[in-house]
Amino acid sequence: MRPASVKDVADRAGVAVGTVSNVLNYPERVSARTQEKVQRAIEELGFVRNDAARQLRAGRSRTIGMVLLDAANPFFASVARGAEDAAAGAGSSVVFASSRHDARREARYIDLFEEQRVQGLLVSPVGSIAARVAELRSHGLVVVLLDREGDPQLYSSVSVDDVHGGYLAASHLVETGRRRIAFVGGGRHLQQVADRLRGAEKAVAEHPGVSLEFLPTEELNVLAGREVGQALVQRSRHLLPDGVFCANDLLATGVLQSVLLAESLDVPRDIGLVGYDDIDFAGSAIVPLSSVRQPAEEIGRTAIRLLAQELEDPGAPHEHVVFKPELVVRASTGTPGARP
Amino acid sequence: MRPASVKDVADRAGVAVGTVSNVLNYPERVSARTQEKVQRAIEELGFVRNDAARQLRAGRSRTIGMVLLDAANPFFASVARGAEDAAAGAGSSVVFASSRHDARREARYIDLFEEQRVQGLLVSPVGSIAARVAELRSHGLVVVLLDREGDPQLYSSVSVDDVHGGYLAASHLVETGRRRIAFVGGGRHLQQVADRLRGAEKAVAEHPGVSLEFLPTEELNVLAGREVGQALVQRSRHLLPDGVFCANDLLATGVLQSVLLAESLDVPRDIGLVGYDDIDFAGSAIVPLSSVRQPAEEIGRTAIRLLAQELEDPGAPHEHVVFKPELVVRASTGTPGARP
DNA sequence: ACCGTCTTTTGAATCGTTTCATAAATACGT
DNA sequence: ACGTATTTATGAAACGATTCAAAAGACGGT
Repeated sequence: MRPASVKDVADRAGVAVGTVSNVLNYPERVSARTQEKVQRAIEELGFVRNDAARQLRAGRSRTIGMVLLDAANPFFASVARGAEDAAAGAGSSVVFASSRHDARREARYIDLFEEQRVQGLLVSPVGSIAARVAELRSHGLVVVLLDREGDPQLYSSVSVDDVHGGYLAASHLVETGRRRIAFVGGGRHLQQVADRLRGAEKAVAEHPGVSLEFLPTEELNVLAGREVGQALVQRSRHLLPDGVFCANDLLATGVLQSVLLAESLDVPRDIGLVGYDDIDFAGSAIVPLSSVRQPAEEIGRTAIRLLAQELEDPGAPHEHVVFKPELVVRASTGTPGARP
Repeated sequence: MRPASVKDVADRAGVAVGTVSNVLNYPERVSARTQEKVQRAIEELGFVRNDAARQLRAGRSRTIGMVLLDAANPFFASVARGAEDAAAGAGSSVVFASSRHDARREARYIDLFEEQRVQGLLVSPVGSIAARVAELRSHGLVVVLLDREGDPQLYSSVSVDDVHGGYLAASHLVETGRRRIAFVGGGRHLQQVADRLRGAEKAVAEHPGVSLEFLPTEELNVLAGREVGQALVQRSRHLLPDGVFCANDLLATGVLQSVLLAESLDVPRDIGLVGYDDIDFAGSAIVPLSSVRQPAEEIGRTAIRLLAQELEDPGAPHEHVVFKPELVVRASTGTPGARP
């Protein structure tokens, strides 16, 4: 049975379709008596507005689309929560999709959201999507990039200084006496990874005698970290890094698990470990993780704010908000100078 | 500038609108020459289909809506991932929204999805939404409930035997010598909480001399666990529980943090701790957490399968899949008999 | 009863896509 | 060259909500 339409409601209430629409959208224009009749008809028929029809007429939807890198990473869950709260305050809804670091999945969801004519799009992009964003913009869609700074001509963005974050992490490892640093993270094509690595390289360059090694992974989750960790612990002692910096806390958690499983090795004694994001679990890891904190919820809230600004005044110049990350020191790196 | 429509494409390509539509939907019906003309026009104009119009015509969208209890809980992220994979295999997209254990937010998102005429709805409900589901069903919307068994007349569901899970957890605590058990979890109005508690009660009842105490929390996250933990450690020793079972791993993680911060207390020596869900972080907690494992991704996949089944054959009887949870023993409960 | 003002209601037109009956074009057999 | 079969292309109608100019109704004043 086809769902009821305004026409059905109008017939049953004995009024015109325009009146039903007015009851729904401008009740103050309709007499109390008529409103009541219409309301009753709506309830009797179980009428639910058809959003597709509304949207078609309005030319635009009331939802905001958000494409996240990885919904399974609590960091992004926090960003999403911040965005959701801010949007709810402004009367919009946010729907999410997770690209899982896969450019094709990302493209699919961006297409989907564009076809849905969402109000705007928040994207934490997998690779370079400058071209795609330019296209979206030329179609009139407002896009805010998350966790990625870029062409100020094209879009607004909210990001965190990843180079600085990488620098903080690696510097800290060096300062706690580490000399052979390893950076664990997905490929260099991921900008977050590339930037954090760049920051680490910079820190290492400032200290002669300190080496930096890059250990790429397929994915950026706990399992991938565990695999890297297993490979590490099988190395002969003189090839083993004494400091490991992971591109996120999931990887760090996995590395930690593997290293501790190797009975002869200890964190922070033999390996100092730093993660990234400072998710809730970092502080309660088997050895509490030092980590680089990003203001996740604030990133989400800010992104919605920038989006709202651009929707209101499409001509306004794009804004780029860059947050500073912050190093949180915990047991996984020991205390400076505490090593022999 | 208004986005290009099929009409615009048709004009530019010098064909009829129906032909453009055919190029998009039934290319085999269109000659190669015409296809080429149309494709060129599409590219030149940057034409993107308007999903609202398609949907309006089709009467139904191509996406599946999913309302989760808490996107920040890695367990639900895994369920979502399973669902997404299964749906992608069937050519549908899944969009998510997080109710965060708030019935009003849940209602808002369900309304939104209903107005969007989604293909179907997956919901892990906050409270009892039997009435709302009945209404949705009567409007012809297919609903599958997650993590909740219920009226077999109304809907299909995928759940895990939470009573059994609670029983497993509490039994294990008792078997490792605990006598004063505390159950930590949000209010009894949350069915998962109520069921797990019921299972625990059953286990305790089988062992005379063992007591069970219920410690409700506002939320079900790490912070809430930390707060309960802080309250616990301030108790005088004879009122302190020696076994704590948490309704999920987030709570358990928080409790663990607080207990370990109290220098005089140790897990598992003074308190045995069991969580629920066995998220990736449970195994790498400061003291690896014993936990009750649920097959998260499989729950998501199964839900999509049931949904697809019902869409295909609306008359088919509703199916209720119930998975069995599984206890994973780790250090946080020590080994049986290892205590004085 | 009539006029002017203000409130309420009406319903055709519109948004962009798909469908489908019909028309046009093309190919094929004799 | 002609008729028939087959392949392509056409364009009006439909989906359901909103808009808005115009009509209808209500009311007070004379």
